[in-house]
Amino acid sequence: MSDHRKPTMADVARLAGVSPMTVSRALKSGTSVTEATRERIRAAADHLGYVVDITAASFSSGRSGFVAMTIPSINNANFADTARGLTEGLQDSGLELLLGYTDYDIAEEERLVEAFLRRRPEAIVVTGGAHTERCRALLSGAGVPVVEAWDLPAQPIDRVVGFSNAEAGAQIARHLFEQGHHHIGFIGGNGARDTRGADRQRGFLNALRVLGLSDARVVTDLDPPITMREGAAALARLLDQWPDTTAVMCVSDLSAFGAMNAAIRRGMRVPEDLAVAGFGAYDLSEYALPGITTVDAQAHLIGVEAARMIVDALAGHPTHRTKILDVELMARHSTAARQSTIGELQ
Amino acid sequence: MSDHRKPTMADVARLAGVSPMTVSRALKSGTSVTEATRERIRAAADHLGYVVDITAASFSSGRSGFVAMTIPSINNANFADTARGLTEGLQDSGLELLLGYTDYDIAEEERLVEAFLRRRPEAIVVTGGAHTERCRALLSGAGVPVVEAWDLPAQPIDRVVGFSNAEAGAQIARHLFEQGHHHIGFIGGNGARDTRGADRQRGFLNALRVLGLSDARVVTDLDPPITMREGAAALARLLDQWPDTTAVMCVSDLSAFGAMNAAIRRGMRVPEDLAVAGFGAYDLSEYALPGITTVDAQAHLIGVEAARMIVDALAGHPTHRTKILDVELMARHSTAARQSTIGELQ
DNA sequence: CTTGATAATGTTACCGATAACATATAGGCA
DNA sequence: TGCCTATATGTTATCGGTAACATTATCAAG
Repeated sequence: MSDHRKPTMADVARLAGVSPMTVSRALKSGTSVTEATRERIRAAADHLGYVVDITAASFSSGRSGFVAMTIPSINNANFADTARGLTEGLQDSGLELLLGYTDYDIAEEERLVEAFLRRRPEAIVVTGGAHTERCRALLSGAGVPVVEAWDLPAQPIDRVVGFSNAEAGAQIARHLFEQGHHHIGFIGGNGARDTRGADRQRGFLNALRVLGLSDARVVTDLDPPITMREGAAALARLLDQWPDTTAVMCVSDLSAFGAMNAAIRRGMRVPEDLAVAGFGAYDLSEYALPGITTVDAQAHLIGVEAARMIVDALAGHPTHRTKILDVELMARHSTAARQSTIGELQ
Repeated sequence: MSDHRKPTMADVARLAGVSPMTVSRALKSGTSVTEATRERIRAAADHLGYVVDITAASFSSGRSGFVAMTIPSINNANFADTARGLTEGLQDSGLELLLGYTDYDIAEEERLVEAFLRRRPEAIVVTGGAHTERCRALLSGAGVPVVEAWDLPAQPIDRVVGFSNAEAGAQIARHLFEQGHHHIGFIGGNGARDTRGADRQRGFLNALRVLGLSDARVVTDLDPPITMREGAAALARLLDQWPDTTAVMCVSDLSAFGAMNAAIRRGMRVPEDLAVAGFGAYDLSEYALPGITTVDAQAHLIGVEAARMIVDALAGHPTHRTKILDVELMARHSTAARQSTIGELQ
């Protein structure tokens, strides 16, 4: 609606009767400009409807002002929590978060990382520790802090904030065993795509073996994301193949919910006829009926810690390069033993 | 790891024995460069580990290459679907999507829009039609296409892709009435923050009045996002105040799920003692037990249509400025009449 | 063998802010 | 008062691409 050309800093400077440089300083904090001048410049900028052109600013300063993050899925409460934690942790530094999702595909992750790099982010957070060779090279050569989150890669690229997915799986396995189960299954996805899920599966099956149980009851040929639909379908196949199964761990709470309700629709009682456990501590696991036993991976904290690491690294402070978080088993009614002592958990 | 300075286009040009301009052309498609030259330049770029600096490119060309979108919540299947549809629709044009979330707060939306504007997006999509005065001004003066989504604002800023939230509410009201209910409640949130939810409520209560029913049974003093926890808490308050309520609409499927399970925990049967309906056609509504009656707002299509509008607008094609989508009632078992004819829906 | 049209490449100027350095002004203290 | 330091402001050069225009190479047709 203004004449045609967007106002520039020079326009504001002219109107306020100062040099463009003073305008530049006035519009950012922590710089020495008289309050009166700053006020006058602000008024001039408002009058002209001027907003700084970050494109030009970051070109000139060499700093883009944002952090890039890849997540497997945009619609996942866990990854959303991590993104939120990261956003919050970066806020004070004036860094913004640029999100991209890979759809659980490391080739897509490579594409995304390359696109991010073109924009010269000040740091990069990737979910997971599995990458294409070229993606590893891109990240290594990026020249900015790189954080791998949600995982404990054997060969970290740079920095890591994660937890042991294998241990999370093992905790569930031991819990189910303690509840008296000996015929225990696992429902998950194509491990090549969801490596964190595959790690949970590995830890789970390992623990079963250690306990002397069979680790054969596995349905894992579905493509991530493994959600309610997949959980329901997989449960049917699990029970068809191993009808005497009494307990099952699912790779996520969503699939656990799908599996649980599929079991109930088949006329089974949960937990009496089938115990069900998930992963991720979604709201759903708390409000489902019965409540679903799960593992809390502290998704939000992962984001906060990643932010802390990035801010410290950019400030040049020495930091630890790896932060390992604990996971916490949350036992709920879906895995209560027959003579339950935790019935009140519902 | 390279000596110190990032390679520039000039470095690539020197190595390939051409001018920088030819490098620029070679690295983007749809430009006239001999295949041999392009190959040579690509090789030189790879050799140097060169990636185009989009910061510089967009500064120079004046085109940032991305579209900005605000959504109320990052972890919401509906908005995620819209974002996905938008991403897909923009892909062919090489436009990327920059997402920001407002936490259902129009002051935060204003902050976000201002931050976006600094980055000179080529188009802006905002969720909803309620904005601060200043935000309206910023959007109007942005000089780029603006799409308001998920709503039908009385005074659109520019373009609109939405549906009638009021009509969605009314459809649920009529459906519950047809199922034989006369004591019908509504559970929602603080309308000042979630105006789309408020519109659904308005349409719902209006329809009740038209049907000659009381529109007093309302619990709506919670802050968005209204999720399972809030749904459960609100149901308790609803039943405490109006114990003879036989049906309730919730502002979203999540809150409907929370309310439904809270009712079941109280010993009620759904749908026999209480019918429950939601909104949004989440997976959850399909896989819950019983399945939850809901309204499909075609979230993904909203994104696709917004993308189409933006692409057309940027290409200078004449377009309609408003696209109104239909909503579809999905009746499930949670609202089945006692002598149900749709019992098979489960 | 020209000529003319088209494709391929080169030249020049510039986008809008900021870093780095230079200078002016204000205020404290001997 | 005069000097010195700290704070406020101005000047100049520059970041790395691309638009717009200019030029050269290529090739088919007459």
